[in-house]
Amino acid sequence: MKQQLAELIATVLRQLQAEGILPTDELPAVQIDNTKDKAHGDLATNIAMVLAKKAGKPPRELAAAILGAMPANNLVAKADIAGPGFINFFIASEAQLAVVSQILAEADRFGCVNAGKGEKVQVEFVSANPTGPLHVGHGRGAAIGDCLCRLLEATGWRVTREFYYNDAGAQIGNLARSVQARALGLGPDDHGWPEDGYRGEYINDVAQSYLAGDRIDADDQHVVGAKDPHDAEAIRHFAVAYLRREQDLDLKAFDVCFDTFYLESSLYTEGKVDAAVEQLVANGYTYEHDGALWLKTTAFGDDKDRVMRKTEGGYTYFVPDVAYHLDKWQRGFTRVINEQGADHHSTITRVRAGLQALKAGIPDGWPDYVLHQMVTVMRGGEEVKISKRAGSYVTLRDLIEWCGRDATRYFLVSRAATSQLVFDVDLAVAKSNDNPVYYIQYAHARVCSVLRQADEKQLPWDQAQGLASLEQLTTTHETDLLNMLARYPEMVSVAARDLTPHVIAQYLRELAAALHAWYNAEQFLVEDAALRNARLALAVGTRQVLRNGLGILGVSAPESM
RNA sequence: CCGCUCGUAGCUCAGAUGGAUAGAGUACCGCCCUCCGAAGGCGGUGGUCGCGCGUUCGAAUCGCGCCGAGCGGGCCA
Repeated sequence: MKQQLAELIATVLRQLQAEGILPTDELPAVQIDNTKDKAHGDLATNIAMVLAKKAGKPPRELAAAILGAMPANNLVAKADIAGPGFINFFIASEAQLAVVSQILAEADRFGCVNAGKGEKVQVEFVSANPTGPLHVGHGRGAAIGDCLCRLLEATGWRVTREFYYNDAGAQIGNLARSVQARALGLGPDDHGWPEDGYRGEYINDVAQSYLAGDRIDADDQHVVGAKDPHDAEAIRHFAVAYLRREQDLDLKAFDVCFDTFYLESSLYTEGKVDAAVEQLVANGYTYEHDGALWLKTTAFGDDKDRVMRKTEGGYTYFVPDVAYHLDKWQRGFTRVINEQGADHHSTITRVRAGLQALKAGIPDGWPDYVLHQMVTVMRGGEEVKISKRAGSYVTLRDLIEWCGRDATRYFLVSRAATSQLVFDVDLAVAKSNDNPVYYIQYAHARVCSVLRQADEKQLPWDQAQGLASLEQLTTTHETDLLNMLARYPEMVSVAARDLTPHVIAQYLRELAAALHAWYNAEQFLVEDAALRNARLALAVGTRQVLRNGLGILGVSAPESM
């Protein structure tokens, strides 16, 4: 609707140019806003104020000229000039009502667009090291990353979900030593416990499983415990597989699936790290200093150069990252989005610098990043501390068990990623009106319930009659709801473009509120069949949009609760 | 010391491209079920948008400078 109106106005502006009322410079894009105050109509534009200076006319005079040149159309019922020069449009009710039949016709596809044109995009998220269960921070990454994928899919992209895990670094050695110590009967405070070892009780679970000779089937690997507490290599393999399986179970409980699990170790075994390093050396962006090999990241905006190969010979962590991202590029992903915790933001400059130094034709600024800030968990009015090393921390699975998958997903995705998040367990657990998840789901269930009642009361729901009688929808609650429904496609497009899934969560809360308010004000199941079916058409359309939006969030839309 | 993110109602947070009287939830105080699910609705109290300067018709939004918080800045990841 906005777009149609913007095009209409653009046509008028071109006509005014032809008439010499406007200069023939390039015209700015016509901005159409939703109004906050109903007295200002449904939509408004500031175009007269924007162009006033160029036209050499007062904004209100220019606005009058624009309105005077508006051709007849079936979109706008009335237009006013207001305030300093806004043009306020009152949308014709036929145009407003049309959204209902559009929703019912498009159903699950309502809100989808083809902005991505079927192009490939890879989203990498979670990417937790296999050294422990997923914690709340990973959960936020999982919720945001998965919703980004769903948004991109809804807007015409072909999405690949990828999980990268570090199975080759120092942390894995630490994990293996910790499990071995447990297998040898040591505790975290005993003599001989590895320095900085993982102290969590789950380490003991891994050790006991290893000693019992359990078979582990993880997403991408299968290992049997060798039982020998002195075989460090066997323990390492077993521990990685065990914790990978734990993470698989966490993700499954969260309803997050990946297309690819990418092992850091494969970058080494396939020579991709060495190849990347050789290319960087050949391109002249490296130098030896103090026995280490350095990358001139300062050539690409970093504030200091970074060590690539340590004095003792191993690579620093960002080197395999660079090789990994080169591999992504070579797999044909011209668009890549990495969702990570903001505590890793310093790697962005290094990875991008390394990729530029490779001279592989990768555009500057590739790949994209979405960084989420920390999560604080509150329970019983107190902060639950998260400390992996100390062993006591809230896992994602704890949260899912406490609050349910739907509430956990909703809470973790409902705030802007750039904001720190306070996860209130008591609120998420509440099956009450305090809880926004239940509030939205209840709106959906309520419409389902009304339809069940319609059957029982022999007041049948007739879609064709409903769509033919939409002009019966005249109350302010109904026009509010119609306006909200018409905005949904724009919400999806904006959320996908800006990579901000929380926009959908906020929108759904408002949509649910509009439905509840209407429900309380009007009876749907009335004797008058035309009115009843018109209202049911709007209710069913609202249910569809609630369902579509919840689908973007990965939250279920129950028929009863 | 430097970089990134943030600072909006008592609390948790929205406010895309600068727009009209800054919003929602929660908390607190009142109302509304002989009626489709009260897991709901309606109304009220509550604000120097951290502070200052600037840009302009107009700034919570953009720029600069402070103040405060979180996270980074290591041959840790």
